[in-house]
Amino acid sequence: MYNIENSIGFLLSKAYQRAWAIMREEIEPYDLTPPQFALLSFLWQQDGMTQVELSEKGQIDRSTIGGLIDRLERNGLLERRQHPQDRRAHKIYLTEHGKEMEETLTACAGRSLQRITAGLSENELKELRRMLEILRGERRVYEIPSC
Amino acid sequence: MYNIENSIGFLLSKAYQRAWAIMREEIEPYDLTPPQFALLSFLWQQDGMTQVELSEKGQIDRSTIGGLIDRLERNGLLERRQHPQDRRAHKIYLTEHGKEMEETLTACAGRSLQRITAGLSENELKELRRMLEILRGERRVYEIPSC
DNA sequence: TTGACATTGACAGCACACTGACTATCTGTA
DNA sequence: TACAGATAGTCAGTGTGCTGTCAATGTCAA
Repeated sequence: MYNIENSIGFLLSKAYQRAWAIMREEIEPYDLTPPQFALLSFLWQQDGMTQVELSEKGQIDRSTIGGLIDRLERNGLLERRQHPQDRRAHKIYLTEHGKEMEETLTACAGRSLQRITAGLSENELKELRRMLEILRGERRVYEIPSC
Repeated sequence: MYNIENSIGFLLSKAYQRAWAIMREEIEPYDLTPPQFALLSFLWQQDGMTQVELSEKGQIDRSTIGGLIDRLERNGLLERRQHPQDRRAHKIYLTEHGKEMEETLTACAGRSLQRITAGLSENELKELRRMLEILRGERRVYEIPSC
């Protein structure tokens, strides 16, 4: 008989939901959600990407990115600027406030990780990362554009 | 520097998205989504639960269950019946069609599992299940009601 | 130069997950 | 018995993620 409780998809969804909820608790005071945090963290690594570039780097759908940017822009963490060469595109830049939040939010992420993975050893965590990377599958590699 | 790519939450979300998409592909011909399949599979195990019982068994929010049941009812896979003792509650029953689909959909789930975990050995898969159970955290155990 | 095709971002529509509020009903206790 | 508090289910609102469509713009070959 089929047992959904053993299904990898089911377990992934429950583990993901718990991770999401814990992260959400940690960053709630700053009015952010986990996907918003993830988008910010890509910008801390490299500022000024277009929406399509962010979409590829973060493996997030183009239309989802649009909404995330809307909300982060409304909260004053980033801004859309016209692309100097391509009038179709926007470049997304952190505001001063967005840059300042890096340290605080990174600390929140650290606490979340601690709480989520409290039941796993350092080695198990490494193993888990490796296996999740495999499940994640091949992904497009983002190249920093030359322009 | 903080690297989101190593974050367990981020990896979980991407692995989950891929698993969801693959499962979705397999069951698309039957007009179902992965959460709908999960709900059905709980009913194959035990028919006639209330929405709250399904919610606890599946770790799905009460209000989310409502929508899932709406859609499955609309597609003729299950039906709400009045609870004989409790006029607030509904008991959820599979229709004949819902029962008939078990074999077909279980086969889809098998193919999905194959595709999702193609890069992992049997042992790794076991290890992954164990670790995801730990991440999932404590969960309320569902007791079959005596009534 | 023009016309075909691709790309970017906006938008609408759907599923789903959560919160919090609400109604109807049940239950335990005074 | 009456009432306070608990419980079942719904609804509205928000956020996320997908598909599909559209207008504006860019690119390239004829």
